Amino acid sequence: MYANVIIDISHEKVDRAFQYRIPEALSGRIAVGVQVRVPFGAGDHERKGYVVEITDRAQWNTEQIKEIAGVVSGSVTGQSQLIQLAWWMKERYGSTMNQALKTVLPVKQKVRKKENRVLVCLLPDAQLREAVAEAARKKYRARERLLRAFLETPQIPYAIAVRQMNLTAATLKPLLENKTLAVEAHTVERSPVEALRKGGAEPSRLALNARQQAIADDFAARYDRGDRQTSLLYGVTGSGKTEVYMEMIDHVLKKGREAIVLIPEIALTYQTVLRFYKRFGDLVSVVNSRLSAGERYDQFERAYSGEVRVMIGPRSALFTPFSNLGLIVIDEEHEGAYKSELSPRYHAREVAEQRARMSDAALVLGSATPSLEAYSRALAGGSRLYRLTGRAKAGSHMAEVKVVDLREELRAGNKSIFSRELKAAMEQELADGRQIMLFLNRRGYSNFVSCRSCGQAVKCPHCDVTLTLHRNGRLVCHYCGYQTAAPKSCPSCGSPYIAGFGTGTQKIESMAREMFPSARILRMDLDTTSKKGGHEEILASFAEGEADILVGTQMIVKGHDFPNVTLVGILAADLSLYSSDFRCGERTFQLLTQAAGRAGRDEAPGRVIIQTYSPGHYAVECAARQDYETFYRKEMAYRQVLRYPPLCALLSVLVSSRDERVLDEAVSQLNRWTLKMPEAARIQLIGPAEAPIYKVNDIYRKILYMKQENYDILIRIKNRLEILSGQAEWFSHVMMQFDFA
DNA sequence: AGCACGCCGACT
DNA sequence: GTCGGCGTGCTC
Repeated sequence: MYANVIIDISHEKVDRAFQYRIPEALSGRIAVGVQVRVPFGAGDHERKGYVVEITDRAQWNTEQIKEIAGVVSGSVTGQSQLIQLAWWMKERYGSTMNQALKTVLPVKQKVRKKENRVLVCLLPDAQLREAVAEAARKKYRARERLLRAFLETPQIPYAIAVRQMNLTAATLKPLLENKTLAVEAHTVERSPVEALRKGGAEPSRLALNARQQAIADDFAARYDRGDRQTSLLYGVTGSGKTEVYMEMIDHVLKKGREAIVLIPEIALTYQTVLRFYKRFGDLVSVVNSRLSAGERYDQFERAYSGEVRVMIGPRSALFTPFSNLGLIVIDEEHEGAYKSELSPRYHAREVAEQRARMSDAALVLGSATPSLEAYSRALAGGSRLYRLTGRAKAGSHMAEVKVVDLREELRAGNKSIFSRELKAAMEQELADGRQIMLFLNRRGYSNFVSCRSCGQAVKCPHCDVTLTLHRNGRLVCHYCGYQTAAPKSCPSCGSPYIAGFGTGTQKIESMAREMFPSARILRMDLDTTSKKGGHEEILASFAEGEADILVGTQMIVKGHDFPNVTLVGILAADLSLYSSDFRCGERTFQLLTQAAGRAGRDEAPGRVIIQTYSPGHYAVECAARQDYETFYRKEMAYRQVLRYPPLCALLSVLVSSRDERVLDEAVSQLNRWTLKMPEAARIQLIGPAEAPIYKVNDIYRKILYMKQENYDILIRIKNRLEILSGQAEWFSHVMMQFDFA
């Protein structure tokens, strides 16, 4: 018997199967998906590889076929379906097979026997609360603070909370010595769910309202008659989508099948997961990026063995090796985090669809602000649309949203970052002892130039995207390469008040300090959260009321609820509105809608103030009115006119080389090749343009864009370009990366 | 990607 | 006369 093996080297030249003989001694342990050690190359150096096929046919001179040296211990066997999925991803997204396999097959890492840190509390609530409060008063700051935040939430078994805090027995030692807290520390392997059971909580089911039940019933009926059309669950924040998912999952589990629930990383809070634990008990497992590769592997192994039947996690959870997968749920389907930034640059929505097809599983997408892709498809009948309009929780009301025109502020002589209205509102909330969130939806490094009088951002004359201000003072279009010198006055109204827009959270923080010297201010952005645990620490401290104002980027919008926050200020809605990306309107709408949903979660009425230079922009207007439908119509019209997704497929080809000359030659060669293809007349070829960051690590990068209604045509072009460039010798100095938008 | 084979300059 | 530069080519 022979095994076809993909060697663990990510390079096109060796990205194909090599055949090896299966030695008698290993015959029982070799299966598709197994990781093996094989001698490779002239030196017969041992390398790892994946078995992708087993055959009795030698496809090579038998004299030259070497033997498999061994099996990498503990590699998951029998994952032919995931290998197929990897193959599909390689074809679809243009990566090497090895990269695709690495994404799909988790490899067992050294399993360090790590203390699981489960602590079971034996004291009544009030005493524990007091004990932890005592600890917080002393020196054990961050973790206790967070633990207290958990304790404020009724019904959370403390064992779970403590585990989440990653508290060790040592951390709680003073409490133990104090005898204010009795805990039982386990160092044995124990899942949080076991702890949940020890904590005395039984799996329970929340009653659904009529609308939720109707959706779940319809889904179940469709499922039972084999209807596997994708479902889109469109429901506003707080409308109870999770309960519906759980009902659907329950149905599928009862059929003897398994379920995967995808959640964007930022939304993967313990509360969310706990709801699933409470419903399904120890059938549930969670993977997240904080798990080490070894831990993740363990979770997958438990799934493979059938011990776990519901897997929750970010996009990588999609590759849970279930053998009888019946349902995939993608929550917050519109989130950008579902698109991988690494090769293969897959979109979880698409891969989920493919995996569901392969397993005859159902796919359910859920969002309060569905992506245009998902919604347009539902409207066209390509998927089943379920609406959940009302809030599930009685008495909770939407915040009052106010849009402030910053151009008028300037006219009134206010050049500060805070409008008069926002400033007044802040003063009032601070006086009332309430909390404030200031949100700056700054994105990436790209800078644009806008007019402070008329609000117009300087746009490319050919592409209807905002030009990006480069360090050399020139404005560049990242879509077509158009360049111009930065103007001294506004091209639309002639005002001299035109400037690059680069306000950061730091600046906001210092200005807020200046304006409200006595307010306690916290800042949360990439700089302050980069150190481990920084994220949780800041949120916990804010939840604790240790600050009055929280200044931050997108990351403060998602995640925890802060009942004491009654004012949310969005400082410059334009910052994400005019980035050079055709999806910026959509992203702005989603962000503003979400930010607006932050204020007034409790009985106190919430206020949202959106500051903008473009109060008339439909993304801002619609978000203020919480009007998705209108936004959808207008945004679709824009995409229609400019032939952007979802009305057109868009393929970008990033070409890079250390040698600028070679790069130019490569890019024009790709252009020529494409134009010679029979499909050339049917595609729109844009560029080449310099990449948003032209030079990275001394490597120059250029981009080509191709638009075409039909995805498959672009994939065909991509495949042919891969072949052609693989044949040309000099192309080995050029790197190419394909990305479908 | 590695690693071997291979054909030209400065060293004991 | 030999050590070593990294150019080219192969890996079941």
